[in-house]
Amino acid sequence: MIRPEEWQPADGLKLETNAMRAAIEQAGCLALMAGPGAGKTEMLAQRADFLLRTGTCRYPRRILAISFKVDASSNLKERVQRRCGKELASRFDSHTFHAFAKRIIDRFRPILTGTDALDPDYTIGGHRIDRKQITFSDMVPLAVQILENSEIARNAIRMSYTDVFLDEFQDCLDEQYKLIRAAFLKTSIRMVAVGDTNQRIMAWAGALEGIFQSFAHDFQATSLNIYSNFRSKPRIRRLQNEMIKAMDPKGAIPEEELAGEEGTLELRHYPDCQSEAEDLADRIASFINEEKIPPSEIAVLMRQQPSQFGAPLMAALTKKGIPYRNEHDLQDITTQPLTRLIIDFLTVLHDDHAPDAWQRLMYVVSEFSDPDNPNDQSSYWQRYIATTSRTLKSQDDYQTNLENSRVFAINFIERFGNDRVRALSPEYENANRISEIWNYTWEKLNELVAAESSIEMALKTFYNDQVVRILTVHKSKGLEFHTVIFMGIEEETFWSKNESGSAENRCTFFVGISRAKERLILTHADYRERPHGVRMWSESRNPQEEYLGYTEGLEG
DNA sequence: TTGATGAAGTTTTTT
DNA sequence: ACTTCATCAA
Repeated sequence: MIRPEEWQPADGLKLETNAMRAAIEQAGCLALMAGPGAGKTEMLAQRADFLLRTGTCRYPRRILAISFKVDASSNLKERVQRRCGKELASRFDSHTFHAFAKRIIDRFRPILTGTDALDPDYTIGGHRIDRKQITFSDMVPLAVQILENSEIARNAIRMSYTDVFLDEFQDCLDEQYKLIRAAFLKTSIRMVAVGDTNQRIMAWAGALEGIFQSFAHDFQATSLNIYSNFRSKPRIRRLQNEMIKAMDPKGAIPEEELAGEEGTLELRHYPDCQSEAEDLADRIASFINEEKIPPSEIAVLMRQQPSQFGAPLMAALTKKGIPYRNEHDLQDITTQPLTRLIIDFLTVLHDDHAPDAWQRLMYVVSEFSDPDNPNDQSSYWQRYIATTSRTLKSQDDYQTNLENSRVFAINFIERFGNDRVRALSPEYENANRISEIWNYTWEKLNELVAAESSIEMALKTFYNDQVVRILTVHKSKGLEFHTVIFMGIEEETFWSKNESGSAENRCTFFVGISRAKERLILTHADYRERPHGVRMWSESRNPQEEYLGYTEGLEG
């Protein structure tokens, strides 16, 4: 334990003045505005280190961090563990809004009465069933209701935490803010909200306007700004800065601070989407093969519908054998413990040299093994796998016919036992969820087997993230890449119905261009294929002229 | 059957 | 801005 005055940022990192100030604030609430690449996650991790290491968050009380997405929430948890170690980080709870709401519902469920009453084994599904099932959109309002009606519930939450972190706060929805208020308003809990109003791209889904001002008012928070950007090279930053001038003039940075010729910025114009696709595929191939950029550091962004707007590019990439992933096709089950168990089991059956899969599999199998049961020791499981593998390989079509493997996987899971499957994750209390994940896993395997030459190859690519990522701008929020190709920036793809829609479009464009670290390529085409044939789009309209007009060094 | 007209959707996360 | 779907009139 050290005194607050003695604290220095963990791992020898330096924080700029306002980030440092935010990290060591002990008195009140903060609203921290920080642009792209300012190191918001790092600041929060350092603050967690400060609070825990100095005892400002006094044992046994904890820190709560609330994010929107699972991966954002686990990234933050991971970063905190890296900065202050697992021991202290065990008092850092990182949840999504939904996970936080579900914990409140599960803990104080009896408080819900009348039409909202729920059975203990309630499930979450596509529609509401009285007492039995709620939907995702019911979760936050039900938690709000519990907190508003029960002092016991409110106090239990408030006693647990000294500090609360709110990430990507500019996209906080109405209901979510109600939950924050119901839980923490008029308490001594220190709240820190972090975000960037220039990246507010969820207003159409109900993200509140002026949320930072409301927060600053409701929680009497001090407002701070961070202006640095450690992500993008100067050429790309100058484009971002030009947009900031239009969106929020006070946030713009003097030009002399953005001098330098590092980074690449290109605007490319094509007659049609076919030549666009061919050229981009060529260039992506050369980034990967000649420049040795890892495929996962290259992203193709578009405003909407990657499976439609990205179709010609994906076809061209396939033709060149460049691995890619359309993030919109994918049900993300790769982190599911049940999925990992199945994939690891099949991997050791098909591949004799898969030490990682073998180790993970043995770990899971032995974790809850019964020491008194001779059929439940690692030696038993090793023999079982060896025998199963031999039997599988004695079948002629085992390399391509997934059905054989499926039969053995079912047998394995039966031996492994339902209880142990259920123990793999809290979600698996719900039997429907288990069969849902089981089905998704086989669906995805089937797809991969169809695309690859063998089951062994399909298993190898199951977790493969060494791929070019194709995604919407919305999905890219919070991510960064060496090379970003922002495809199809024609005015026609940035439709909007009203004035606030165009403001949000500007934010969407800003999020897109601020994902790039080293190279940003913007493309537009005169003709773009749509489902019902080729359509001509006006050549007279200049893409996003408003922002690009100034950029002298643009080619193409 | 065809064309004309108008409304709704497009961008997302979540145990 | 453009697609898709429903509805109605010819």
